[in-house]
Amino acid sequence: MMISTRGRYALRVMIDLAEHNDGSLVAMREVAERQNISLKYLEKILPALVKGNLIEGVSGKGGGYRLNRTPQAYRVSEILRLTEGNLAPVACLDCGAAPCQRSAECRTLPMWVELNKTVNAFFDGYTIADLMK
Amino acid sequence: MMISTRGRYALRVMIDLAEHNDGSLVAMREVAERQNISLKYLEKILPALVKGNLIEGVSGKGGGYRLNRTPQAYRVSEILRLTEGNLAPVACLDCGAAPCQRSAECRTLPMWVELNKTVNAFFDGYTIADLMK
DNA sequence: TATTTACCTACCATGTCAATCGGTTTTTGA
DNA sequence: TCAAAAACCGATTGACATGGTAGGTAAATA
Repeated sequence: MMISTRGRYALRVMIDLAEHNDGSLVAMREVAERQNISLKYLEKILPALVKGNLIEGVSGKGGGYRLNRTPQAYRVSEILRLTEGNLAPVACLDCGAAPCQRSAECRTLPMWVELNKTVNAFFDGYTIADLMK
Repeated sequence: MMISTRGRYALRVMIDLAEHNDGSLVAMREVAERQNISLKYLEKILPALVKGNLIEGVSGKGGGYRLNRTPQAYRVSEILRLTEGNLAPVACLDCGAAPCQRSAECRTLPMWVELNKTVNAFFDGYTIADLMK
């Protein structure tokens, strides 16, 4: 599996926030209920989005979350990269991991590189606005 | 990660067999040494390729493996599907798994379907012959 | 008949995923 | 001012996949 629930849930939260994007704050409890996702699990996913400056989180009574940009300004690729950590289809391309010894003579590496480009381009082509009804 | 070592090793074995494809049988011990892969681990991967009629396995002294077709006639997609089981990028598309309740109203499903098509088309476009030097 | 090879089954160690539990801090509004 | 609501934080857990090892059996040939 390529995309885990972390990334998929993050996308659904962003879409939900976009569909209730009237400037007010949206409590995560509401989103969790609407999307039928455990609130506690969502709380583990959201900090990545706040840290990445995608959304703003306001603590305290009456608080909640709010988009920082218009829905058109969020690329799916950015959201997935923040929450999934890495979209590389094979370990060979995972920056940070030990580079493969055989890379120089590897017959398949060029194909993986090409696939990586294809997938990233694919997700670059979608914005949150595209995913809204 | 999308493609595990199972699929990547299977591809490397197929390429190795193609590069030593003179009609004779190739012992898996040789391939394991050349590719620097544990023989025992390879033995776990190969039955799927035999069962899928991609290669022929001959037991006994002097035995080994041999391609059933020309390298041009093997699509990468076929090899990966046999060894990885499923190339679906998200659980929602995994045939056999319980279908998602929200699929009718899901905002993201069309994107996953499109991605799945893109990836499959990508791997359809490569053959073993393309990957040989 | 001994050797070589494919073939088969069980096991294990590690890591990730998905989720839960139990809290603490911040802020507001009653 | 104080209690409620919300974001924030960390430890733990069960299930599962991955990558690999170990120890065989069956078949075929030199």
